[in-house]
Amino acid sequence: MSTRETLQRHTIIINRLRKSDASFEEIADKLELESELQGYDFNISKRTFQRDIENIESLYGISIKFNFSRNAWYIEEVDNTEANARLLEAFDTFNALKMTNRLPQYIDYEKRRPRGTENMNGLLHAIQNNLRVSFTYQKYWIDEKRTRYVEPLALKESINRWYVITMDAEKKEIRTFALDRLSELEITNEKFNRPEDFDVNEMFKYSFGIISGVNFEPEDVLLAFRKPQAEYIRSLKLHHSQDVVKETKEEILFSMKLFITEDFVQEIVSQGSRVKVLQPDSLIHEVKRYHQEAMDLY
DNA sequence: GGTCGACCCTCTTATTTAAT
DNA sequence: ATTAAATAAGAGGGTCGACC
Repeated sequence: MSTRETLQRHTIIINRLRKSDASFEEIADKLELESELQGYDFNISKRTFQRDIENIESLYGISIKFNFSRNAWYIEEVDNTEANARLLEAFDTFNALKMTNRLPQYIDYEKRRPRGTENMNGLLHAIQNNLRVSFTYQKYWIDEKRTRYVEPLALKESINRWYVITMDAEKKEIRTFALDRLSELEITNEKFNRPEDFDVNEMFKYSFGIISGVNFEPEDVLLAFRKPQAEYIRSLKLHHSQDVVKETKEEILFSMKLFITEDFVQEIVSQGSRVKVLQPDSLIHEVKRYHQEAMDLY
């Protein structure tokens, strides 16, 4: 039994249970069906299934439980589902690629810049064990490399980029670094004390992107999106505080509370005429200024 | 050396049966 | 009719041998 088969089996089981609760029989049926479809043998015994459940729990952090009254297995919901979804997504992609590597000419990969994810393992290890790290960092607007010596606290993803949130050992300030501009990562043996009040979710609660607003106050924003773009925004939220206030035939009114940072303004501007800012005035002026400057070019 | 299935016993929960 | 006990069904989990 190859690792690949096992991993794929895990995904099949998880996806099956994502769809609906199922008894062991039903899961076995699904695995049999997938075996035929994919040309592998996913059929397993009850004992192996149990071991799979344990493995899925430890690998993905998804706990699968059994409900006696309904005679069904189900996924127990946990709060940090984003992380799990991401992991599963990664495994899905991985599996999809594995499946199709016999016919690569049918897939046109997006040429992506390296995302610096190769440093993730090391950083995660350092974060978990409170170990100081050093690395060289390339600022992207100037051609300058500097060696940084910091205490890593958390990883954060924002708009397809990964960042590490750190505490500057000397200045005692929070600093964020993009993983794709970070190299020569070294993990030291020096332990540091993790600030007890640090909570990455709390820190970025009102942030649009990676800029955490230590010097800002969050503002209530009201946006009117035209349909059909509004539907897109509804399904792919701009910010997690986003709520639908009102919906009409032509548009949807969204409210959200966040720091109005440059990247957020840029996002609104890039939506062009599909969105109208209703609140606050500062954002309205800012967006108007951008569009006016663009108009002045012609 | 790790994975899987067979076997076996225990544990949990639901349902049925018996006793009050 | 209510409660307690027996039974059934299926998970939980340890061990061992077969197989890569």
